[in-house]
Amino acid sequence: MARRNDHTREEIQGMAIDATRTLIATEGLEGVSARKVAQHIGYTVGTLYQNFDNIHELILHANAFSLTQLLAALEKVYQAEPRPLPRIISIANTYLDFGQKHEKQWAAIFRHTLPQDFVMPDWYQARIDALFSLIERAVWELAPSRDKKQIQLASRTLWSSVHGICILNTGNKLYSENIATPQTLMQSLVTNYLSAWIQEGSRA
Amino acid sequence: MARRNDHTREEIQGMAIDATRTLIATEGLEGVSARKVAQHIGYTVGTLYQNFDNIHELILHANAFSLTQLLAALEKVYQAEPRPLPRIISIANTYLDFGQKHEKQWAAIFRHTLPQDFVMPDWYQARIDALFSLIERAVWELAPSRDKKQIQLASRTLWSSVHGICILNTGNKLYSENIATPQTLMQSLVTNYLSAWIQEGSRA
DNA sequence: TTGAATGGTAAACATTGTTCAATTATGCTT
DNA sequence: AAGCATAATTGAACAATGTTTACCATTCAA
Repeated sequence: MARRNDHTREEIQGMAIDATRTLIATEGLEGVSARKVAQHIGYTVGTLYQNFDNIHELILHANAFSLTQLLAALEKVYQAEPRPLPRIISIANTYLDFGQKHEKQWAAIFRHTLPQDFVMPDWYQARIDALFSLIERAVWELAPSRDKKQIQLASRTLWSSVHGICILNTGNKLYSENIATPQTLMQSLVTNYLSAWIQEGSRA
Repeated sequence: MARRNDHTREEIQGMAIDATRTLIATEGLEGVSARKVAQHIGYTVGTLYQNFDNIHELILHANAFSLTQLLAALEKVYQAEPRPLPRIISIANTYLDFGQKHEKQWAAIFRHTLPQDFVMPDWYQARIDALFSLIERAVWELAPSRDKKQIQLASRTLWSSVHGICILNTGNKLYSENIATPQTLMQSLVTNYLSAWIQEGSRA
């Protein structure tokens, strides 16, 4: 049995988050339970509940970790590709790849529903914001003359759509006879949407 | 207590599905439990489990009902609007509306995850297929000269994107300062994507 | 060394899905 | 009409979930 001061509060929290991440990666979100996490780190549920208010907080931390990884991957391709349009396409494909390669983690992020009263913590919302802000930057690079409102509208539209393709791709195989790969859909979406959007701008 | 032959098997099943629907509509997916449904229809859990293999089947039936309602609404605007492009826009907006007006039901459909081993029943998959087929028809009307592969690609891309906007709209308020309404995003997506897609076709 | 504060545990509660032996009502047969 | 087989219904039980809390044990300060 673990004894007092074997680990600091912070260490226990870190271990618990790690354990949650492994559980998600191996068994999926449904495989996460307070007792399993506790057992994983050599403590009891009680101890877990002294470090986290509830299980949602724990899952949120694990998901935030995944979001950080995703964000890092996106930032990387942002840096690697200077040309505005190919850059956006790369980012979209990386987003898609991440969902495919880390299917369980992806599902955990977007299928996890928190209870009514639960308020999403700032540090979590911050990752989501960072994500959208990255896209906004990339779209701005593509059309720096457009005003902020238009950039925001286009990036939110585009990213909701990209996200939609990723969602329908993972889990439910909506592409029954794999006539078209999700990459093809992604290509079609980004190039078509953006080319028309740019034309719309040059017309004004 | 309910006695034998008060209701036929079919009646009990119908009542149970109705009860599930009400529970979803009022308390959301998380508000559904076998015992609650049973109590609602004046029977016991045991009886429920003689009419349904498990709770997922029950939820699936309730969701199928919602999908049928959605499909009916979409078919209606399909009939009402003969012009191909406005028709697609109408359908997309109706899709969005449905998600907004029946938020709980919508969430129940798209957030409900069934266990690994569970195979999606045919009668359920059929509704999804009907949905995609409706869009394919509408896209075909817009560009009847394009070949089947291209129609399929475009409709799946478009509808995944439409779906993405709906998803990010419900629940998590990703449009923090409501700078743009989801309707605006929808408009931007459909018109831009389709106008470029049509141009791409006329070039070939 | 003693006592207060805190780390940790184990047991308990309520609520889930699910199963099943026992009971009870029904309809058929004699 | 009586009895019996069949099928419907119950209610209790199981395991697993999240969450709380009374209690025990360890550490550190006085």
